[in-house]
Amino acid sequence: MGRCRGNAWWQGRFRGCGYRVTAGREIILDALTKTDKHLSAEDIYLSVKKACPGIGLATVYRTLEILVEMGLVLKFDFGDGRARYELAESPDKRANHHHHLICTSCKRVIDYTDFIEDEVELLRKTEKGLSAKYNFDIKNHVIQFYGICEKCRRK
Amino acid sequence: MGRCRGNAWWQGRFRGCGYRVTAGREIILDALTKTDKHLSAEDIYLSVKKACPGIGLATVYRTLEILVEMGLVLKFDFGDGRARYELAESPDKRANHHHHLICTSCKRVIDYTDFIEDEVELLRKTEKGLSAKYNFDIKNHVIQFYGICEKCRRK
DNA sequence: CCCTTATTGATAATGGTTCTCATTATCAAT
DNA sequence: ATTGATAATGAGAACCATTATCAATAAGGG
Repeated sequence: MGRCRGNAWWQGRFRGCGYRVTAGREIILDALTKTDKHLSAEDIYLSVKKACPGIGLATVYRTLEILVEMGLVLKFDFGDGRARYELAESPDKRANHHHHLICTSCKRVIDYTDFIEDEVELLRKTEKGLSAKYNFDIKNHVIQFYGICEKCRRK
Repeated sequence: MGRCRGNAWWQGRFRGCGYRVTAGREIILDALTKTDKHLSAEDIYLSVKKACPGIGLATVYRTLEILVEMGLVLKFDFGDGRARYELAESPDKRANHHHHLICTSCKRVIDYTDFIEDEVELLRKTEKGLSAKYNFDIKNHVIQFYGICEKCRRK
């Protein structure tokens, strides 16, 4: 995995948190970096298995847990019984801030970035107010709209 | 259950959707009406069992599924492995619109209503825009802030 | 190179949720 | 009030995403 120059920044963060840098962790983070889809743990497992056949599903779960805890990855629930993971914003990958539009009928998810500027502005204010009032250290937020998508509406 | 005069409105909605009104459904909706907590299916099961000992857990799940689908109840995931349910706004119970502040460490949830006016205003606009652009029929939304609560920070 | 210890893979266990099916209850039509 | 079609129920098994276990392995400081 010598080709991963751009990964130095998170390797430092890993070691800074007392975690070791392993091939499995590198390749899992790689898989998340190379997609804009909402992958489940199993999606990631299958994807990673191609380059690293020996990897186990438990390692994927364990790594994801760490990544979420470190704030590198966001974990979502779209209501289909399994968690989904997405790379959070990073030095490598900026301006990907978005929210989700979820069809409760077919579970399809649309990422939208429209109106994000206004939302972000309001959320910043809200976050600040809430942090102060409740003494909460806010790390991130989730906004999701639920409804019925175009296809499902036509039925 | 003759005392439940105020429930006439949802009984009509039930039948309008082709569902039958049963004692179990009444008492489950009752339990949700009488609390402002975030109950899990099992919480509701145990609570309802007191007044209706014969009720089964599966019935609770089935009823909740219907209530969520009808939009009477909202289903949340706070990251502790079980779904939580809350009565949505209703003719009986207005002005309870709120969002959640979730501690990722101890899973404590704080309801907040601060800044709700601004949020609601922005969301209304966003919702409108998204509906038009993606041809989505938006039913509701979720806003959640994740972070570390006061108690957990002190450790 | 060694030693401590975190990490791993395989697999069993867990636990929330859903499914199955025979029985019961609802309610529109009679 | 009675009936009949069928939706709803309770008990428990099944399902399946996620976690825990544990012996073997690998990371990385010394």
